[in-house]
Order: sequence, then structure tokens, then C-alpha cells
Amino acid sequence: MYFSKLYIPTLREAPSDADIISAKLMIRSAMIRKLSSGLYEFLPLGLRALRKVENIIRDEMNKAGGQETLLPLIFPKELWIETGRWNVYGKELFRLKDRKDAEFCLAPTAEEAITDLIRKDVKSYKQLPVMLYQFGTKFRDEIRPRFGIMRSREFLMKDAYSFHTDEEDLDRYYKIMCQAYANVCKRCGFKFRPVEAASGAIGGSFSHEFMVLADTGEEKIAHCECGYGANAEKAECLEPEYAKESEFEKTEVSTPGISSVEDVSKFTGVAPDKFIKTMIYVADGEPLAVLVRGDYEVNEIKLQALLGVAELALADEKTIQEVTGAPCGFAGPSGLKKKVRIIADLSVVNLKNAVAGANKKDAHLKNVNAARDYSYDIKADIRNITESETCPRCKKSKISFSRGIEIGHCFKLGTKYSKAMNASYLNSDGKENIMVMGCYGIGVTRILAATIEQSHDDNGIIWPDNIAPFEVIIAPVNFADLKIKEVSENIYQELSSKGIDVLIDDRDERAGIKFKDADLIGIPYRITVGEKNLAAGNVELKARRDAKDAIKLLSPQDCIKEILKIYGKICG
RNA sequence: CGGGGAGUAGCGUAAUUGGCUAUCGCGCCUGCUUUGGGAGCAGGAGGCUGCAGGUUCAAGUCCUGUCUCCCCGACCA
Repeated sequence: MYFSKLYIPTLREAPSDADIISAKLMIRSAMIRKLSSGLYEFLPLGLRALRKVENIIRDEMNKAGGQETLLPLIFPKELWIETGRWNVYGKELFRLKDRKDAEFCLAPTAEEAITDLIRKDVKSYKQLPVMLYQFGTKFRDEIRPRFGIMRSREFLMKDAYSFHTDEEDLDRYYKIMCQAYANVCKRCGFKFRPVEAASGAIGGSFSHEFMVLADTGEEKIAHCECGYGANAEKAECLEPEYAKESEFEKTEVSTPGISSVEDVSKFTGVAPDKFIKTMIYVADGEPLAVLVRGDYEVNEIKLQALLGVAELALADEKTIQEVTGAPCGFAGPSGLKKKVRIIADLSVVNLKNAVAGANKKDAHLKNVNAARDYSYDIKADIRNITESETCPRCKKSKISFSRGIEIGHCFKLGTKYSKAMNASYLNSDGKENIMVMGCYGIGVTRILAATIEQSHDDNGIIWPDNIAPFEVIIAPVNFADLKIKEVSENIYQELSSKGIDVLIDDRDERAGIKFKDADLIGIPYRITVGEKNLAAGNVELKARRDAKDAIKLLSPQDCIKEILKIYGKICG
């Protein structure tokens, strides 16, 4: 491609509303433009990179035995009623009506549609397993779109769905898909980590998120040197070990106007890890007391999954008063005014001589002990893991935190959708069974943003070889010079004929501008053709990722060979 | 949706207490000179100051409404 013919309006400065580095660079390098909040246009350069990513994913999906399909972007309401998601999905679902007032939604994901497709045609165990996938635009009316293409309201996702006769076959295939996802990450050049993103309310279900490690990532990952990794909000927590201690007499302490754990701790001189923090929640209308150690936080996702409720929120002041008989800040497990269920985190059940609220304004209790002073209804892991606590898996090493960008997610769906939509088959005994499903998503557009977050410098993007929109850029220092022009075009022709994506900067611009643009758009290899070196029969080869002065002088033929060698080595 | 900020040319921006023809840089067009890391000179085009009302002799500036965008909290690839 000739640069002068390419629609590539690069910008020297990013628009002020671009919020992260990848968004700034994608806009500056003319890959994308913003139309509206969370809505972006792809320009030729951006689309080229997107297609490269798409092809890597397509290749891995096909290798994993998948077959590509293309589903509609508009789905009828009826399918979503069948699974109950029409009501559950909430405001994130874009809804619309046709001229007859029939209701539809814009695809946020496609379990319903694919299950409908399969249930109509698959009737026998002989037709299973099957995996179908597609690249489709997904629509989600995000509460707060941000970070450019990273969290937009319309994005390109590869979604795959597999159907199996039983859990065992799903387990087998799930591993294949996780491997395929790891392959995609490797080929995109990511530093990544698959992490557990456990079950949720659906029993037996299981999922893995594929995280690209980046400090700007929105997700917090808890990991251990033993190999354990989990989304921090889903990481399991162990029951802490406490030294044996005899129980002292429970005493009331006056704490006038002092209510937070921090303040009461300072006031009493007792460390926060000897506190029982009592939070009053309302779960589907039922008030509950939730106990967690003073230095820990309640994990509402775990709590919600444990209780199996649709709505969970902290109680308001009035409810707190009703339940505890005191204003917010003085709740404790012992002697609650109103009888409510008490959910105790593993961290408090064996905590001896703890400090807790007295359910009385301006008072706390010292030496509170379970069994003697209060009882609980449920004991469970309902807290957030913290950095450097003991790993729940190996039970030896310490947990560390990192940040990540979730670019893919594999789920064992089980029979959640197939049951609701009656996707069944006949087994070899002629008996009807429900299919078991897996689903697997990759954010294709998000991969681009993640790549840039992970690979850029002050001058611009640094594309990995595999997903660069062009593989080589030729920068003739002065295209008006006939010799330079001839050599440049010869290299261009030869590399192009070998299937290399080459961009030749034929613009009547100064070298500085060409170098700046080449660096900004991040083409992995730059061949500079200039008068001085050409006089000695040489051109320059420089890798974008290398320092400014890491230049190889080569004859045009050797330079071509070098490029062919680089790209010949890279599979796919 | 709640709370906070902002809308001036393609991009980034300026405009004392309301005051004259709305500023500057980049980019764009023309010409000349330049030509190895975003060149120089000269000339030029480009604006309903988000939109709609209002106050005033006078509004980019003040008031009301409205739309949009951004930031902080609950979702997700």
C-alpha cells in the first residue's frame, strides 16, 4: 500500500476526552475515531489490525474443532423470555420494537440464539459434541463506557458455544478451549494469565478468565507462585489460624460518637484484626447480619452467590435501627434487637475475645466470643482476599496482586440454557437427555486495546509482528530522488509479491515526519532508504521495538531476505 | 441513576469586573526556499462560541431550560 493512497489521518495531539494511552494512540494513529460515548469507527489501519487478530482467533477455533457461523444481531424477545434473561439482563440490554410493536434486543451475547439453532436440528447423541462460533458485534448499554475501545457499548466479540452429551465430555472439551485461548494470547504476544473466576450461583459451573497483565487493567488478580490465580473478587479465602486463648469476661465499653473500626481501634488500643465488623444487609427484602473480621471486607459477590438472591444491598439507617436498636456503627452479633439470620465469615468464627458493637448507641463490647456470646446461622467464605495472606491452594506461599485486562472468558454453562430451552437429544438407549453446554468469549476489539496498553512507548504503538496492520514500512528519505525511489519500490514490489504487508511512504514529506508517523502507527520493521547509505549500496533496517540507534545496514537484497526470514519463521 | 466538571475552527487552546473585527499553536490550501527525527518565509481558507430561550445599550462571558462529553461509585469480553 502506498502511504499517499491510504486513508490515514494521523493526529499530533489526542482529543482531550481520550482517557487511556491505548485510546489516545489508536485515535492519533488513525485506527479509530469516536462517534459518541462508547461508539467508535474503525478506519482502514484499525480494521487491518482487527482482521489480523480475528484471523488468529479463527485459526485457533478451527483447530479446536469449531465451525464458524454468523448469527443475527437482533434477537426476538421470546427467546429471552424462555431463559428468563429478558428480565434479568436489565438496562444493559438494548431493546427495540419493530413497526408492529414486537419487541427485540440487540445481541449482547448469543446463548439463546445458538441454543435455539441447535435444539431444532440436533436430536441424537451421534451429532454431539458440536462447537459453533461466530465473530459478531455485541451491544451492551454499559453504565459507564470508558477507556476507548476497551469498554465500549458496541464491540466485536468472538463467541463460541459447545454442546455435549454429558459433563465429562464438556470437561474434556473445556480444556481444549482453554488451551486454544492460551494459544491466541501467545500469538498476540501477550503477557497473560488464565485465572479462576469461580462458579457463582449456578452449581457445578466453573469459569476461567484470560487476563492480559497490565497496570492499567480494571481487574485485580490474586495469584501465587504455586500457580494458583483467580480474579481477586472471586479468590477463595482460608480460615485464619488463631492461637489458643482463654475466654475473658464480656464487658461493655463506652465509645461516645466513635463508630468505625479504625476509630474504635485507636480508642481502645485493640488492633482491627480483633474486631468483629457487623454489617446489616438486605437480601431480597430480608435483613441479615453479616460478620467479618475488622480488617477484612465483605465480598458481596460471594455473599450473593451463597444466599442465592437477586438483590443484595447494605441496609439503610432505618433498617439498621430496627435490627440492632442502635444507629449505624454500633452493630454487633451479640443481642441483636430483632432476630435476623447471621452470616459469619470464616475469619470471625474462631476469633477469641473480639471487640464488637453493643447494639446500643455509643457502646461497644470487649471479649465477645462465638457460642458463648452469639450464634450464627451460616459460616462461609464471604470476604475479599488480601495481599500477602496465605494461598488457599498450596496453603504455603503468600498471595500477590496484579492488575489485568480480561480479554477472554471460558464458562462451563452446564445445562442452564439447554434446560430452560429444552435442548435435548436421545442417547444410545433411546432416552432423552439435556445437552451440556460450554461457552467461550474473546473480546476481539479489546485485544487491540490491550495490546497497545502492554506495548507502546513515548513515540507510539509497538505492534507485535503477528497483529501489526502492516508488517514493514519503507521510508524513502526523499521520494523525489529517482535512485531512492527505484530502490524503495523494488523492495516494496519484492516483499509484497512474497505476501508481506508493506506500506511505502511515498509522501512528499521530510524524513522526520515519516519517522514520527512510522513510530506512531507502530509498524514492527522500518526500512529506510537514504542517499548516504545508498551511495554505499545499503539501506537501513530497524525494528520498532529496538532503540532509535539500533540500525542494521544491509544491501537491499539482504534486507529483503532478513524480512522474509523474520516472517517466514512466524507460523500462522 | 446519584454526585462533580466541561462544551469556542479538524485537533489542542485564549479571551480582566459583560465591552470594540473571538486569540494563538498544530493541521489544511497557494507560492518560494528547504529535505535523515513533526522545517523556514509570504499569502490564504476555515467559527450560528453545543442547542433553545431570557436579562442587558451590549453576552463566549450572567440566568433558565435542554443536549452532549468527561471524571468518581454498582456491570462485563
